Amino acid sequence: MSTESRNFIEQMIDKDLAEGVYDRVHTRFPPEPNGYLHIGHAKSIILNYGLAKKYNGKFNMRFDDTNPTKEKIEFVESIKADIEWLGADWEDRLFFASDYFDQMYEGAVKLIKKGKAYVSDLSAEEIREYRGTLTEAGKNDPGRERSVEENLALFEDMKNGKFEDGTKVLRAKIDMASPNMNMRDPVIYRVAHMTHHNTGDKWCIYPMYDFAHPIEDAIEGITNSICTLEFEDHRPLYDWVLIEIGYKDRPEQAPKQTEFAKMYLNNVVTGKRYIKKLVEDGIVDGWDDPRLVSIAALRRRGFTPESIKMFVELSGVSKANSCSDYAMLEYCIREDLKVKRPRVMAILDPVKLVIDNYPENETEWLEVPNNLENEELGNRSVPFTKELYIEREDFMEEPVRKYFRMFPGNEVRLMHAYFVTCTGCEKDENGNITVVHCTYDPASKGGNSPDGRKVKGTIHWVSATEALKAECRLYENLIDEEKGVYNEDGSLNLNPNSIEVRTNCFVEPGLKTAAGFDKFQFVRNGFFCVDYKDSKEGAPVFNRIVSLKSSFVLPKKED
RNA sequence: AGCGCUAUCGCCAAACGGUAAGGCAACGGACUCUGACUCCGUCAUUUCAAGGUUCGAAUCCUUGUAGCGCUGCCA
Repeated sequence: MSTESRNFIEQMIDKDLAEGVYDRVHTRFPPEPNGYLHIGHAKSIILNYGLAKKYNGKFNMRFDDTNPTKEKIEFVESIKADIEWLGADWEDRLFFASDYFDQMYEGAVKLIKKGKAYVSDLSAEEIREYRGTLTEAGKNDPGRERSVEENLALFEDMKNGKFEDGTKVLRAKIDMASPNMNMRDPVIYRVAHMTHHNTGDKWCIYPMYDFAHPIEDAIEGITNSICTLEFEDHRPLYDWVLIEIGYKDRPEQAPKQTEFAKMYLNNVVTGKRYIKKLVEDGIVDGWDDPRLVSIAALRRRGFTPESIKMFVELSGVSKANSCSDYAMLEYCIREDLKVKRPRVMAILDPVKLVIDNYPENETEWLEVPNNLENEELGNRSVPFTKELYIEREDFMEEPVRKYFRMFPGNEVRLMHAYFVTCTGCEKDENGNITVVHCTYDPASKGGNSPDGRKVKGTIHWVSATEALKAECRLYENLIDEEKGVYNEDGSLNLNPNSIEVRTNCFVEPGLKTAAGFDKFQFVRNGFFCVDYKDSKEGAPVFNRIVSLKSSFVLPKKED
């Protein structure tokens, strides 16, 4: 990655800093606690946190909890855990928008006193009608002409619970004819008699996002309020609120809103409503199903925080709507794990290999290196026996050109074990290969022959008598990027082969106990991963499972 | 339709008026205790289109075209 090139936000900050627009960088990540975090949030977190680090500034964590009808305290903890796992450190700056309700209320009063806000009696439907359309101007709310005194009294009555939900709102007085719908006297406070997870029953009026967010940023001293593209049209309102309340004088001052394009992935369901429906319809296990891209799903699948960070950085930041390839995400996890984690053996499509000249009933525990590229990872013991399992694709009775794995007469290396020479195979009545036979060279123990003899192929294996039998789930991506998740008539339009269960897979027995692993999975292009939930290190890996899109292996219950 | 944003290789993405970076993917070849990894090589005479300005344009202007967003008392 080119280190010189800076994204448009960094360029803007460089310029602002040089011109003295602000003299420090302070960012924030402000999720609403109404769901689980996904790869898109990771982009925002990494962007915001990364900017703070890069400019030696600060990064705040803030829950944007201004709408108690949608938020749940449960999500607060899961979101915090995901962000910590990703490695973004908010230090002691964990905030809640609801902590600022008093200041927001004062801000609203100030607006009323300036004649810049008024109480409306219109119903939600009427407000919609009065707003006009994209091409026609709206018309003024009758409440628009109320006196400051009357508005003040009414707003206080709103606060004191004298009105039912939906009967009164506070609107900013801007311009009902603005071509920007957001400026057509936006509602800034609504009545909602509801218990808030943080403030309890203290309030029965709650500020709207467009009013609350700029105030939150200003209170916390945020310099750069970074959000996604759909808020572009809200920026004039963001600045209006800050200027009218007196937090700044001109739009170009901090806090300053900047928008970037969301993260999308080709062939992956990213829409929250779709995921919700997929979970409800039982198509996926839940919000952490490995075919999804929630932070929890990625973690379960063996992705590391570093790999996600690498992916976000490789993907870049711009204002152009785009869709990254899943292949890039996979590249990042392979890149991160390949020298960092042990490489272990597993057989997903087994065929028995019998070493005819190896003693019966003997088990040799071979010391094998965990990772040839990383000595610090040490060794592990793997049982070697007369009967093994090898991958079905590693044997061909009649080899094609340039095939250099097992075929009659050919010598190959059983990885980290012995040289073996294939002597033939057995087949059932249908012609399917059931057993492959070979002889081994006792002098080649460890995987090298003392006479310097070379072999062209090396294959992985697992003891047929000692291995742990596992169930393997192979996952494909869920959707066809052209067709979408659901058809127009509401019927599902997913890849029907998105999951394949294999019950006849084998893994090294040591994996069962090592580090408490209890689930095994494979990541495309080569890497075998083990899910141990909250790991930041990532899982052991296995290469040369090239043909698998991705998979997930669970040991049989009986084992 | 009104406003706003965007358009550079299959996918991301640099380039900020000086003659199209880089990554992923793909494809050749070398190497290899996994055909992986690594390494070496190939991969946009052209930047949505058409005009214009300029010695010089992906960059500036004009006019189109396409995509995305906006008419919640959601964020």
